[in-house]
Amino acid sequence: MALAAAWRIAEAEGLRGLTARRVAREIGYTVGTLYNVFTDLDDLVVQLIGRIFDALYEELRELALDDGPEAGARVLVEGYIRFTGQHPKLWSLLFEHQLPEGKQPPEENEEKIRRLLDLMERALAPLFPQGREAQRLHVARVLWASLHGICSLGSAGKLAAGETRTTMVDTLVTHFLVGLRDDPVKQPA
Amino acid sequence: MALAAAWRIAEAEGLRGLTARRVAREIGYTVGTLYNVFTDLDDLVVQLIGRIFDALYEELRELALDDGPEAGARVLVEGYIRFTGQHPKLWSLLFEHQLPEGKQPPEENEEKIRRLLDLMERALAPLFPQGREAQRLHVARVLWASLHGICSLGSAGKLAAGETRTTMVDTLVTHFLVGLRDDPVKQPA
DNA sequence: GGTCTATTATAAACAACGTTCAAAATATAT
DNA sequence: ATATATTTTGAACGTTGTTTATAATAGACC
Repeated sequence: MALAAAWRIAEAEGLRGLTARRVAREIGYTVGTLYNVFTDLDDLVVQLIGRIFDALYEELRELALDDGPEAGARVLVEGYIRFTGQHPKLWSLLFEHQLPEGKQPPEENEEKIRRLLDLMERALAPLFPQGREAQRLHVARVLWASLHGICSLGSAGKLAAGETRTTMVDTLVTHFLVGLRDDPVKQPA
Repeated sequence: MALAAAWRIAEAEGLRGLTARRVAREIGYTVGTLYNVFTDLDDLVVQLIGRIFDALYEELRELALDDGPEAGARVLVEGYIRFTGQHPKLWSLLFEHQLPEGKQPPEENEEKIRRLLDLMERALAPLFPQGREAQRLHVARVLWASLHGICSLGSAGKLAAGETRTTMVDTLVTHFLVGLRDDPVKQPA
Protein backbone atom coordinates (compact mmCIF):
# COMPACT_ATOMS: atom_id res chain seq x y z
CA MET A 1 0.00 0.00 0.00
CA ALA A 2 2.73 2.41 0.99
CA LEU A 3 4.94 0.93 -1.70
CA ALA A 4 2.23 1.38 -4.30
CA ALA A 5 1.98 5.02 -3.33
CA ALA A 6 5.74 5.37 -3.37
CA TRP A 7 5.74 3.89 -6.86
CA ARG A 8 3.26 6.48 -8.10
CA ILE A 9 5.13 9.36 -6.52
CA ALA A 10 8.53 8.24 -7.75
CA GLU A 11 7.17 7.62 -11.22
CA ALA A 12 5.83 11.15 -11.39
CA GLU A 13 8.39 13.15 -9.45
CA GLY A 14 11.49 11.06 -9.03
CA LEU A 15 13.52 10.48 -5.92
CA ARG A 16 13.39 14.14 -4.97
CA GLY A 17 9.65 14.07 -4.46
CA LEU A 18 9.66 10.82 -2.56
CA THR A 19 9.38 11.93 1.07
CA ALA A 20 7.99 10.12 4.07
CA ARG A 21 5.24 12.63 4.67
CA ARG A 22 4.25 12.59 1.03
CA VAL A 23 3.85 8.84 1.02
CA ALA A 24 1.93 8.94 4.29
CA ARG A 25 -0.46 11.59 3.01
CA GLU A 26 -1.00 9.63 -0.19
CA ILE A 27 -2.25 6.61 1.73
CA GLY A 28 -4.19 8.60 4.32
CA TYR A 29 -1.95 7.89 7.26
CA THR A 30 0.52 9.83 9.35
CA VAL A 31 4.28 9.72 9.16
CA GLY A 32 4.54 7.82 12.40
CA THR A 33 2.61 4.93 10.95
CA LEU A 34 5.11 4.60 8.15
CA TYR A 35 7.84 4.18 10.71
CA ASN A 36 5.99 1.27 12.25
CA VAL A 37 6.18 -0.52 8.93
CA PHE A 38 9.56 0.61 7.65
CA THR A 39 12.59 1.07 9.81
CA ASP A 40 13.75 3.89 7.64
CA LEU A 41 13.07 5.87 4.52
CA ASP A 42 16.02 4.06 3.00
CA ASP A 43 14.23 0.84 3.86
CA LEU A 44 11.16 1.97 1.96
CA VAL A 45 13.21 3.02 -1.03
CA VAL A 46 15.12 -0.23 -1.06
CA GLN A 47 11.89 -2.19 -1.09
CA LEU A 48 10.58 0.04 -3.85
CA ILE A 49 13.73 -0.71 -5.80
CA GLY A 50 12.95 -4.38 -5.38
CA ARG A 51 9.57 -3.81 -7.01
CA ILE A 52 11.14 -1.93 -9.87
CA PHE A 53 13.49 -4.82 -10.51
CA ASP A 54 10.46 -7.09 -10.48
CA ALA A 55 8.68 -4.96 -13.05
CA LEU A 56 11.71 -4.93 -15.29
CA TYR A 57 11.97 -8.67 -15.00
CA GLU A 58 8.32 -9.07 -15.92
CA GLU A 59 8.95 -6.96 -18.98
CA LEU A 60 11.82 -9.17 -20.12
CA ARG A 61 10.99 -12.66 -18.93
CA GLU A 62 8.66 -13.62 -21.76
CA LEU A 63 10.89 -12.55 -24.58
CA ALA A 64 12.20 -15.18 -26.94
CA LEU A 65 15.82 -15.87 -26.11
CA ASP A 66 16.37 -18.99 -28.16
CA ASP A 67 16.56 -17.62 -31.69
CA GLY A 68 20.30 -17.37 -31.56
CA PRO A 69 22.50 -15.29 -29.27
CA GLU A 70 22.46 -12.13 -31.31
CA ALA A 71 18.69 -12.12 -31.71
CA GLY A 72 18.26 -12.90 -28.05
CA ALA A 73 20.61 -10.17 -26.95
CA ARG A 74 18.91 -7.69 -29.21
CA VAL A 75 15.48 -8.53 -27.92
CA LEU A 76 16.70 -8.13 -24.36
CA VAL A 77 18.34 -4.79 -24.86
CA GLU A 78 15.31 -3.54 -26.73
CA GLY A 79 13.12 -4.54 -23.82
CA TYR A 80 15.48 -2.84 -21.42
CA ILE A 81 15.43 0.34 -23.44
CA ARG A 82 11.66 0.18 -23.65
CA PHE A 83 11.42 -0.02 -19.89
CA THR A 84 13.77 2.92 -19.37
CA GLY A 85 11.63 4.89 -21.77
CA GLN A 86 8.35 4.00 -20.14
CA HIS A 87 9.50 4.58 -16.57
CA PRO A 88 12.48 6.91 -16.75
CA LYS A 89 12.18 8.23 -13.20
CA LEU A 90 11.74 4.78 -11.72
CA TRP A 91 14.65 3.40 -13.63
CA SER A 92 16.99 6.22 -12.71
CA LEU A 93 15.89 5.78 -9.10
CA LEU A 94 17.61 2.41 -9.17
CA PHE A 95 20.97 4.09 -9.44
CA GLU A 96 20.36 7.51 -7.98
CA HIS A 97 19.70 6.04 -4.61
CA GLN A 98 22.94 5.34 -2.78
CA LEU A 99 22.77 3.68 0.60
CA PRO A 100 24.87 5.37 3.29
CA GLU A 101 28.22 3.92 4.21
CA GLY A 102 27.17 1.32 6.72
CA LYS A 103 24.04 -0.21 5.26
CA GLN A 104 23.96 -2.58 2.35
CA PRO A 105 21.18 -3.78 0.09
CA PRO A 106 19.16 -6.83 1.16
CA GLU A 107 19.83 -10.25 -0.19
CA GLU A 108 16.56 -10.38 -2.09
CA ASN A 109 17.46 -7.41 -4.27
CA GLU A 110 20.73 -9.02 -5.25
CA GLU A 111 18.75 -12.08 -6.22
CA LYS A 112 16.49 -9.96 -8.42
CA ILE A 113 19.54 -8.62 -10.21
CA ARG A 114 20.86 -12.11 -10.59
CA ARG A 115 17.58 -13.13 -12.22
CA LEU A 116 17.90 -10.37 -14.77
CA LEU A 117 21.44 -11.36 -15.55
CA ASP A 118 20.30 -14.92 -16.02
CA LEU A 119 18.20 -13.79 -18.95
CA MET A 120 21.24 -12.41 -20.68
CA GLU A 121 23.19 -15.54 -19.87
CA ARG A 122 20.48 -17.66 -21.44
CA ALA A 123 20.46 -15.55 -24.55
CA LEU A 124 24.21 -15.86 -24.96
CA ALA A 125 24.38 -19.50 -23.98
CA PRO A 126 24.83 -20.93 -27.52
CA LEU A 127 28.10 -19.05 -27.79
CA PHE A 128 29.73 -21.02 -25.01
CA PRO A 129 30.49 -24.71 -24.89
CA GLN A 130 30.01 -26.64 -21.69
CA GLY A 131 32.66 -25.92 -19.13
CA ARG A 132 32.71 -22.26 -20.01
CA GLU A 133 29.95 -21.16 -17.65
CA ALA A 134 32.27 -18.79 -15.82
CA GLN A 135 33.09 -16.98 -19.01
CA ARG A 136 29.43 -16.92 -20.00
CA LEU A 137 28.57 -15.18 -16.75
CA HIS A 138 31.45 -12.81 -17.19
CA VAL A 139 30.45 -11.83 -20.70
CA ALA A 140 26.81 -11.43 -19.73
CA ARG A 141 27.86 -9.09 -16.97
CA VAL A 142 29.96 -6.99 -19.29
CA LEU A 143 27.19 -6.70 -21.83
CA TRP A 144 24.58 -5.94 -19.21
CA ALA A 145 26.69 -3.28 -17.54
CA SER A 146 27.50 -1.70 -20.87
CA LEU A 147 23.83 -1.61 -21.74
CA HIS A 148 23.21 0.09 -18.46
CA GLY A 149 25.91 2.65 -19.13
CA ILE A 150 24.50 3.54 -22.49
CA CYS A 151 21.00 3.98 -21.13
CA SER A 152 22.35 5.93 -18.19
CA LEU A 153 24.34 8.47 -20.14
CA GLY A 154 21.90 8.47 -23.00
CA SER A 155 18.84 9.26 -20.95
CA ALA A 156 20.33 12.03 -18.89
CA GLY A 157 21.35 13.65 -22.15
CA LYS A 158 24.77 13.75 -20.59
CA LEU A 159 26.70 12.25 -23.39
CA ALA A 160 24.82 11.63 -26.54
CA ALA A 161 23.01 14.70 -27.70
CA GLY A 162 21.46 13.87 -31.02
CA GLU A 163 21.90 10.16 -30.69
CA THR A 164 19.43 7.60 -29.48
CA ARG A 165 20.06 4.85 -27.01
CA THR A 166 18.81 2.40 -29.59
CA THR A 167 21.48 3.15 -32.15
CA MET A 168 24.19 3.11 -29.50
CA VAL A 169 23.10 -0.18 -28.06
CA ASP A 170 22.83 -1.54 -31.55
CA THR A 171 26.45 -0.76 -32.19
CA LEU A 172 27.44 -2.29 -28.88
CA VAL A 173 25.66 -5.57 -29.49
CA THR A 174 26.80 -5.86 -33.08
CA HIS A 175 30.48 -5.30 -32.53
CA PHE A 176 30.70 -6.95 -29.17
CA LEU A 177 29.11 -10.16 -30.37
CA VAL A 178 31.04 -10.21 -33.61
CA GLY A 179 34.24 -9.80 -31.64
CA LEU A 180 33.15 -12.51 -29.29
CA ARG A 181 32.42 -14.99 -32.04
CA ASP A 182 35.59 -14.27 -33.98
CA ASP A 183 37.89 -14.42 -31.01
CA PRO A 184 39.71 -17.74 -31.25
CA VAL A 185 41.00 -17.55 -27.71
CA LYS A 186 37.86 -17.05 -25.69
CA GLN A 187 39.84 -17.21 -22.55
CA PRO A 188 37.96 -16.75 -19.30
CA ALA A 189 38.77 -13.77 -17.14
CA MET B 1 37.03 28.46 -1.84
CA ALA B 2 33.56 27.13 -1.28
CA LEU B 3 34.10 24.69 -4.10
CA ALA B 4 37.34 23.48 -2.57
CA ALA B 5 35.52 22.82 0.68
CA ALA B 6 32.70 21.10 -1.18
CA TRP B 7 35.29 18.92 -2.88
CA ARG B 8 36.74 17.83 0.44
CA ILE B 9 33.35 17.12 1.96
CA ALA B 10 32.06 15.22 -1.04
CA GLU B 11 35.27 13.24 -1.27
CA ALA B 12 34.91 12.14 2.33
CA GLU B 13 31.17 11.81 2.78
CA GLY B 14 29.54 11.78 -0.62
CA LEU B 15 26.54 13.71 -1.79
CA ARG B 16 24.62 12.97 1.38
CA GLY B 17 27.05 14.93 3.51
CA LEU B 18 27.26 17.85 1.14
CA THR B 19 24.93 20.42 2.73
CA ALA B 20 24.93 24.17 2.46
CA ARG B 21 25.58 24.74 6.14
CA ARG B 22 28.38 22.21 6.16
CA VAL B 23 30.17 23.95 3.33
CA ALA B 24 29.64 27.33 4.95
CA ARG B 25 31.03 26.17 8.28
CA GLU B 26 34.03 24.62 6.53
CA ILE B 27 35.04 27.97 5.06
CA GLY B 28 34.15 30.00 8.14
CA TYR B 29 31.15 31.76 6.70
CA THR B 30 27.41 31.63 7.17
CA VAL B 31 24.87 29.98 4.93
CA GLY B 32 23.57 33.29 3.72
CA THR B 33 26.95 34.14 2.25
CA LEU B 34 26.88 31.00 0.17
CA TYR B 35 23.63 32.17 -1.33
CA ASN B 36 25.26 35.39 -2.39
CA VAL B 37 27.71 33.39 -4.47
CA PHE B 38 25.56 30.49 -5.65
CA THR B 39 21.97 30.81 -6.69
CA ASP B 40 21.25 27.37 -5.38
CA LEU B 41 22.74 24.29 -3.81
CA ASP B 42 22.23 22.65 -7.17
CA ASP B 43 24.30 25.44 -8.64
CA LEU B 44 27.14 24.67 -6.27
CA VAL B 45 26.96 20.97 -6.98
CA VAL B 46 26.90 21.56 -10.71
CA GLN B 47 30.03 23.67 -10.47
CA LEU B 48 31.66 21.02 -8.31
CA ILE B 49 30.81 18.49 -10.97
CA GLY B 50 32.60 20.71 -13.45
CA ARG B 51 35.72 20.53 -11.32
CA ILE B 52 35.48 16.77 -11.08
CA PHE B 53 35.32 16.54 -14.85
CA ASP B 54 38.38 18.75 -14.97
CA ALA B 55 40.27 16.48 -12.61
CA LEU B 56 39.35 13.43 -14.62
CA TYR B 57 40.51 15.16 -17.76
CA GLU B 58 43.80 16.06 -16.15
CA GLU B 59 44.26 12.42 -15.23
CA LEU B 60 43.73 11.30 -18.80
CA ARG B 61 45.05 14.06 -20.99
CA GLU B 62 48.70 13.11 -20.86
CA LEU B 63 48.28 9.47 -21.66
CA ALA B 64 49.74 8.16 -24.89
CA LEU B 65 46.94 7.66 -27.36
CA ASP B 66 48.97 7.11 -30.51
CA ASP B 67 50.28 3.60 -30.02
CA GLY B 68 47.41 2.07 -31.90
CA PRO B 69 43.70 2.16 -31.15
CA GLU B 70 43.63 -0.81 -28.84
CA ALA B 71 46.56 0.38 -26.75
CA GLY B 72 45.10 3.86 -26.63
CA ALA B 73 41.69 2.63 -25.57
CA ARG B 74 43.21 0.42 -22.91
CA VAL B 75 45.27 3.21 -21.48
CA LEU B 76 42.21 5.44 -21.33
CA VAL B 77 39.98 2.95 -19.62
CA GLU B 78 42.73 2.12 -17.17
CA GLY B 79 43.04 5.77 -16.33
CA TYR B 80 39.30 6.06 -15.93
CA ILE B 81 39.20 3.09 -13.61
CA ARG B 82 42.10 4.50 -11.64
CA PHE B 83 40.21 7.74 -11.13
CA THR B 84 37.06 5.96 -9.99
CA GLY B 85 39.17 4.03 -7.53
CA GLN B 86 40.95 7.06 -6.16
CA HIS B 87 37.86 9.24 -5.84
CA PRO B 88 34.90 6.89 -5.64
CA LYS B 89 32.56 9.33 -3.89
CA LEU B 90 33.40 12.18 -6.23
CA TRP B 91 32.97 10.03 -9.28
CA SER B 92 29.63 8.64 -8.18
CA LEU B 93 28.53 12.17 -7.41
CA LEU B 94 28.70 12.87 -11.12
CA PHE B 95 25.77 10.57 -11.71
CA GLU B 96 23.99 10.53 -8.38
CA HIS B 97 23.14 14.14 -8.72
CA GLN B 98 20.05 14.59 -10.85
CA LEU B 99 18.90 18.11 -11.64
CA PRO B 100 15.18 18.73 -11.09
CA GLU B 101 12.81 18.76 -14.01
CA GLY B 102 13.21 22.30 -15.17
CA LYS B 103 16.90 23.03 -14.86
CA GLN B 104 19.56 21.73 -17.16
CA PRO B 105 23.33 21.53 -16.87
CA PRO B 106 25.38 24.52 -18.03
CA GLU B 107 27.05 24.62 -21.39
CA GLU B 108 30.52 24.47 -19.91
CA ASN B 109 29.95 21.08 -18.31
CA GLU B 110 28.81 19.64 -21.60
CA GLU B 111 32.01 20.97 -23.09
CA LYS B 112 34.03 19.21 -20.41
CA ILE B 113 32.33 15.95 -21.31
CA ARG B 114 32.99 16.59 -24.93
CA ARG B 115 36.67 17.04 -24.14
CA LEU B 116 36.79 13.67 -22.46
CA LEU B 117 35.09 12.04 -25.37
CA ASP B 118 37.61 13.63 -27.68
CA LEU B 119 40.34 11.63 -26.00
CA MET B 120 38.58 8.41 -26.85
CA GLU B 121 37.97 9.61 -30.37
CA ARG B 122 41.65 10.33 -30.78
CA ALA B 123 42.58 6.91 -29.50
CA LEU B 124 40.24 5.20 -31.92
CA ALA B 125 41.04 7.48 -34.84
CA PRO B 126 43.29 5.05 -36.77
CA LEU B 127 40.35 2.70 -37.16
CA PHE B 128 38.38 5.14 -39.27
CA PRO B 129 39.24 6.51 -42.66
CA GLN B 130 38.56 10.12 -43.49
CA GLY B 131 34.92 10.83 -44.04
CA ARG B 132 33.92 8.53 -41.22
CA GLU B 133 34.11 11.10 -38.43
CA ALA B 134 30.47 10.64 -37.56
CA GLN B 135 30.96 6.95 -37.03
CA ARG B 136 34.11 7.59 -35.06
CA LEU B 137 32.20 9.83 -32.68
CA HIS B 138 29.42 7.31 -32.44
CA VAL B 139 31.73 4.44 -31.59
CA ALA B 140 33.65 6.51 -29.08
CA ARG B 141 30.38 7.34 -27.37
CA VAL B 142 29.35 3.71 -27.19
CA LEU B 143 32.66 2.65 -25.75
CA TRP B 144 32.73 5.50 -23.28
CA ALA B 145 29.21 4.87 -22.07
CA SER B 146 29.89 1.16 -21.73
CA LEU B 147 32.98 1.91 -19.70
CA HIS B 148 30.89 4.11 -17.49
CA GLY B 149 28.30 1.38 -17.05
CA ILE B 150 30.86 -1.17 -16.00
CA CYS B 151 32.43 1.16 -13.47
CA SER B 152 29.01 2.18 -12.24
CA LEU B 153 27.66 -1.29 -11.58
CA GLY B 154 31.03 -2.65 -10.63
CA SER B 155 31.76 -0.09 -7.93
CA ALA B 156 28.39 -0.19 -6.26
CA GLY B 157 28.82 -3.93 -6.00
CA LYS B 158 25.42 -4.08 -7.61
CA LEU B 159 26.25 -6.50 -10.33
CA ALA B 160 29.64 -8.01 -10.22
CA ALA B 161 30.39 -9.52 -6.88
CA GLY B 162 33.72 -11.23 -7.15
CA GLU B 163 34.72 -9.58 -10.35
CA THR B 164 36.85 -6.52 -10.86
CA ARG B 165 36.09 -3.60 -13.09
CA THR B 166 39.43 -4.15 -14.75
CA THR B 167 38.65 -7.61 -16.03
CA MET B 168 35.22 -6.55 -17.20
CA VAL B 169 36.52 -3.53 -19.05
CA ASP B 170 39.24 -5.68 -20.50
CA THR B 171 36.68 -7.98 -22.02
CA LEU B 172 34.71 -5.05 -23.33
CA VAL B 173 37.64 -3.45 -25.08
CA THR B 174 38.98 -6.67 -26.47
CA HIS B 175 35.79 -7.94 -28.01
CA PHE B 176 34.40 -4.60 -29.01
CA LEU B 177 37.51 -3.57 -30.89
CA VAL B 178 37.97 -6.95 -32.50
CA GLY B 179 34.38 -6.81 -33.66
CA LEU B 180 34.92 -3.32 -34.91
CA ARG B 181 38.00 -4.20 -36.91
CA ASP B 182 36.54 -7.34 -38.39
CA ASP B 183 33.24 -5.81 -39.38
CA PRO B 184 33.40 -5.31 -43.14
CA VAL B 185 30.36 -3.06 -43.18
CA LYS B 186 31.28 -0.36 -40.69
CA GLN B 187 28.09 1.42 -41.45
CA PRO B 188 27.44 4.64 -39.59
CA ALA B 189 24.44 4.87 -37.31
C1' DG C 1 39.84 62.21 9.07
C1' DG C 2 34.83 62.07 8.01
C1' DT C 3 30.87 61.17 5.33
C1' DC C 4 28.23 58.74 1.67
C1' DT C 5 27.65 54.75 -0.95
C1' DA C 6 28.11 50.05 -2.56
C1' DT C 7 29.32 45.71 -1.43
C1' DT C 8 29.41 41.75 1.69
C1' DA C 9 28.20 39.08 5.80
C1' DT C 10 25.09 38.06 9.28
C1' DA C 11 21.36 36.42 12.12
C1' DA C 12 16.91 35.16 12.35
C1' DA C 13 13.07 33.20 10.36
C1' DC C 14 10.13 29.90 7.32
C1' DA C 15 8.54 25.71 5.59
C1' DA C 16 9.61 21.03 4.90
C1' DC C 17 12.45 17.18 5.95
C1' DG C 18 13.70 12.45 8.70
C1' DT C 19 12.94 10.48 12.94
C1' DT C 20 11.24 9.44 17.73
C1' DC C 21 7.91 8.52 21.29
C1' DA C 22 4.42 9.02 24.91
C1' DA C 23 -0.28 9.04 24.67
C1' DA C 24 -4.74 8.15 22.54
C1' DA C 25 -7.52 5.20 19.80
C1' DT C 26 -8.68 0.88 18.30
C1' DA C 27 -8.99 -4.02 17.98
C1' DT C 28 -8.71 -8.63 20.26
C1' DA C 29 -9.28 -12.02 23.70
C1' DT C 30 -11.19 -13.65 27.95
C1' DA D 1 -17.43 -5.82 30.19
C1' DT D 2 -12.93 -5.85 31.37
C1' DA D 3 -8.11 -6.44 30.44
C1' DT D 4 -4.59 -6.77 27.07
C1' DA D 5 -2.27 -6.17 22.74
C1' DT D 6 -1.97 -3.55 18.61
C1' DT D 7 -2.20 0.39 15.73
C1' DT D 8 -2.37 5.26 14.94
C1' DT D 9 -1.63 9.64 16.19
C1' DG D 10 0.15 14.24 17.14
C1' DA D 11 3.55 16.76 18.82
C1' DA D 12 8.23 17.41 19.26
C1' DC D 13 13.48 17.59 18.06
C1' DG D 14 17.11 18.60 15.17
C1' DT D 15 18.48 19.55 10.39
C1' DT D 16 17.69 20.81 5.77
C1' DG D 17 17.24 24.56 1.66
C1' DT D 18 16.16 29.17 1.06
C1' DT D 19 14.88 34.18 1.90
C1' DT D 20 15.44 38.74 3.70
C1' DA D 21 16.01 42.72 6.63
C1' DT D 22 19.74 44.33 9.13
C1' DA D 23 24.43 44.93 10.43
C1' DA D 24 29.23 45.18 9.21
C1' DT D 25 32.63 46.42 6.07
C1' DA D 26 35.06 48.48 2.21
C1' DG D 27 36.03 52.21 -1.13
C1' DA D 28 35.55 56.75 -3.02
C1' DC D 29 35.35 61.59 -2.59
C1' DC D 30 35.85 66.02 -0.16
